[in-house]
Amino acid sequence: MPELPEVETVRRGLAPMLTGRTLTTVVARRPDLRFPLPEGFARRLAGRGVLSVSRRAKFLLIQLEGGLVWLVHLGMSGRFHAHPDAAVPPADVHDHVTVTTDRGWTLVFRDPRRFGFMDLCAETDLSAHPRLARLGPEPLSAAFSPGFLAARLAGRTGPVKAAILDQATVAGMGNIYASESLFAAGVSPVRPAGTISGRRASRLVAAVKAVLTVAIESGGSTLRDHRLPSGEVGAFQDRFAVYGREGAPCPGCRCNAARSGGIRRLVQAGRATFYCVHRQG
DNA sequence: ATACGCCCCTGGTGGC
DNA sequence: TGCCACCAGGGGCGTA
Repeated sequence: MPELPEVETVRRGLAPMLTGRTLTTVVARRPDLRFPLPEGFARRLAGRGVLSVSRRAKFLLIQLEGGLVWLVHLGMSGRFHAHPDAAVPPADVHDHVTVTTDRGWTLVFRDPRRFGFMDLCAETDLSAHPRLARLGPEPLSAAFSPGFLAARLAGRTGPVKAAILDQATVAGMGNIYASESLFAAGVSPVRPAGTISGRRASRLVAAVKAVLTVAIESGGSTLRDHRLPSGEVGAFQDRFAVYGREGAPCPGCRCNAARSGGIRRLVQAGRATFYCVHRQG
């Protein structure tokens, strides 16, 4: 599910419920998600105040009093549901972690596929955390620039679609927005990554920023699992130009299947890619 | 370093 | 209705 826009949407939902609150009780219903929970997970969280809720790539970072950071990765199917304390439903079999706060909200982490994971890390060690240390720049920051992208891709022979999914290249990029960004930039997903430079790099960087920005404003994309903590769904799935639209006419050049055009699907590095063969030459 | 295939896990969908 | 193959937003790991 969650790529950068979905994680950012979740962050914005969680922040007002958690910031300035104390985590009164923490229950972990199983000792592991994708990886084992850290030693003393629930005990170390319980009783802590929350300073802020931030995001790095697809990670939620919940800063706590005492210099501790709670890292959450939603994997493919992870989500948080917020319930008023007086109306918490019985736990689903896939509700793995429940947190109550000192005022109002109970947050339930649900993740059927269990590709998500959590960890605890000292604030001072955060940048060296094994899952964070090798991430590239945030795509919505100035550090993600045409110059950075071109330098990062130089010499690489694999397809650019796979290269921009690399979290060291575009931190937080995921499979939906990779296809959408390449379409918006008019860049072929099969183009060797090392040939992205100059104006193409500028177009691709601008497209990534624009697509992610609109997706965040739309609340992300809900294909199946993504929900805001309030339970609302995202809306960006209604604005996909190419993702999941195999056979549909290209919204850019209007080419269609009857004229051997239209949106095509291919598989790169095991993931589906959608594109217009005409517009993305 | 890079590239690729396989794997983790559950559930929904569509074909027969 | 039942069964089954296939697919899904992520990413870690082992192998050339």
